[in-house]
Amino acid sequence: MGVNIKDVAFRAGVSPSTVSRVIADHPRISAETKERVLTVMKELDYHPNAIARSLVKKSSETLGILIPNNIEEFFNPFFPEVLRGITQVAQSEGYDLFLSTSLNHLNDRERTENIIRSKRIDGLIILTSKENDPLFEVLERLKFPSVLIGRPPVTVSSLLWINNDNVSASFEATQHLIELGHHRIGFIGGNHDFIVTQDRLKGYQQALEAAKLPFDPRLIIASEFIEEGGYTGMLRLLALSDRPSAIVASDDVLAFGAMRAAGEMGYRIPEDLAIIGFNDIPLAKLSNPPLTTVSVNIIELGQKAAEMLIRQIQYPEKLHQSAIISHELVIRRSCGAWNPVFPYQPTVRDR
Amino acid sequence: MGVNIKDVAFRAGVSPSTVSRVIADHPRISAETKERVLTVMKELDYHPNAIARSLVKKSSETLGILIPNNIEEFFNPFFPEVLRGITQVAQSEGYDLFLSTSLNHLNDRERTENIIRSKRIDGLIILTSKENDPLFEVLERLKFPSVLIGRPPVTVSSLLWINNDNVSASFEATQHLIELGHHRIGFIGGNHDFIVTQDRLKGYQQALEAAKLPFDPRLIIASEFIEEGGYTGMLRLLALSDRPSAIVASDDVLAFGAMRAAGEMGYRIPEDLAIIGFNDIPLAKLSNPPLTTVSVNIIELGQKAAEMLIRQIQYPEKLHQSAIISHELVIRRSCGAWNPVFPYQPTVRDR
DNA sequence: TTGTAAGCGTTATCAC
DNA sequence: GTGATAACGCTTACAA
Repeated sequence: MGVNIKDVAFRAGVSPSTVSRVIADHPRISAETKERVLTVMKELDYHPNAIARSLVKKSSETLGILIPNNIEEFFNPFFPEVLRGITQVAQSEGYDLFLSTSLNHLNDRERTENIIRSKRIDGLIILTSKENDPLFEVLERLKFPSVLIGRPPVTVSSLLWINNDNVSASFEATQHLIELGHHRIGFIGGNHDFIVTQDRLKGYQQALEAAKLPFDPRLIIASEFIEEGGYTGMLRLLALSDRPSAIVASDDVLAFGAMRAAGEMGYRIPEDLAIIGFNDIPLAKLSNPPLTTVSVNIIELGQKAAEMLIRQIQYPEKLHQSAIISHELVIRRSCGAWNPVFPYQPTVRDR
Repeated sequence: MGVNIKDVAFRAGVSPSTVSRVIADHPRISAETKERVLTVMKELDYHPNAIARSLVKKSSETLGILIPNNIEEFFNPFFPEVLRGITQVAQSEGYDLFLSTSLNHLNDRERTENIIRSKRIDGLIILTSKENDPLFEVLERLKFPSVLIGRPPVTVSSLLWINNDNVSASFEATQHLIELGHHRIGFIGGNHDFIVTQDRLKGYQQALEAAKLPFDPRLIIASEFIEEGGYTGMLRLLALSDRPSAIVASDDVLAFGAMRAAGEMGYRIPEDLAIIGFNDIPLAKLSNPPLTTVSVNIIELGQKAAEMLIRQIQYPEKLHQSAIISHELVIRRSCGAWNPVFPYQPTVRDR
């Protein structure tokens, strides 16, 4: 146990630097020494200490992900999917992943600063974008390689991001409902601090405007990004004397909550109530009825984020481009637009 | 940028050791020096270098998870759920998570040895148990803190594990189908190298025996642990001249594949074909029809694994107990036992 | 092509 | 209580 580079060097009759060079596959090293050192490494069952290496190289070949303090937020099915995309790229590019879960006694700003300065990671992927998040100040100040999944607040300029065009996406979703004949449409969104909520609400409003439909603030619900939030939000909307006939939910999980509430209150979907979601998580196609939703291509979001981060780590001096991932309306059954002869031509028709 | 412990020491007019003691909250340190050092740390915006600390302390407060080489295996919904349990406990106990994805050019044995010897993690959680997996030899030899989720092969004695009683679980699942009147029951399992497949197959066989039903090897399908495997497996079973009337699928994802195949071939579930799954992933309650399955309490599995691992890291000399997590039959609609007056009394009745 | 030696940023041991 | 000093295991000038 605990065989180190010196042991190998000694046994092979060379210096530690030579062993180091063999490990690094240094070009100027004689074939025979290389051979000999490799043999000894096998013999002694030597494995390099990555920590020691990181200390001197100041890099760890590891991408960091900050698990939000509110941990359940991380288990919206959106995140496992993003993680999947990140993992695929990380694996193929030779990077490991570090999930920072500890330090949860600190706030997000401090946690970010800590994880960055701890030197355990070479870059950071930020999973959510909140208005006035002090975390952005840290990232801009430290100039640490990072990619935000989502849109940064307008005050933040220098941060690389990968996002969807959520305003358009929500515009299209709302328009879909309008074209199906709805003119009283509710909006169930996450916390308004989330940029994604703001953008999707904006698209909703723009679609109403474009159709010259009135905007009624009583139809707007801001809840938490969990199924329960969609549930109670839906209850409130159904309790209105003039209830909406259709719902834009800014997240599939909220949509499921809304569907559950509607079901329990005796409404049929889509006959009595149309519901459209966002993200197209794997569950969406399997729910009953299958959920019409806007796919944001989650896995691609994760893949691209990892790619951009790795490029940034490898070529820090280059100018890197933020990017928009496309979205598509996925028409299933929860809005009643599944009639094959229905005139509206969906982007994607599924199941 | 890059302020280190020496900078702090200098500015505070003390030695690096003193600063180190302040960081470690060492008892024998005067209140005033402590105060002064803390102030300077804030002033200089000092954050400790975790890598350097790990190097000397030989520990990293990090739990490792080896992402399987076959990465899609990791995205069976079982794993995100396990990860969720692990994350919860890791967070509350102050451990971070390291997902080893790189090194995928190596085999699992080498990857395991590498990650352990790299010193980046204090303990390892193994997500799957395969017969004759050379990984176990490594773990036993290195005596590295680790917990296996699943049952180790009988040849492996010294490894801590957390598991379900899969034989009983499968016995009960099969028995449920038998009690519903089925006597020709197919089994769609994962690769037979997986211990979990072996155990669940065994429970299935025992239930047939107990009911004096014949065992027909043509009714046994071994596929990959992916939806597609369940799909093709089901097609093969349906093509039999004497097709089964019910299916035990050793994984919910396989069950979904089977359901899809059955649906496409024109069979109704549960009227024409009963299907029972395993794990109770979140999707199971939402499928159409909702899937009857055996809950293995995935999150608890992950939580307990993390707890056991952390205990083992903290008290390596103690004797640690492996454990069994309970399971429950969750009766939904895919087996036709949803009639409230049906005599069979399910463990859990859901939706 | 190989070796020597300094240093990465900490903590631990042992003085005082 | 506090400070030197020596590790920890590796990489990398610089020398040879």
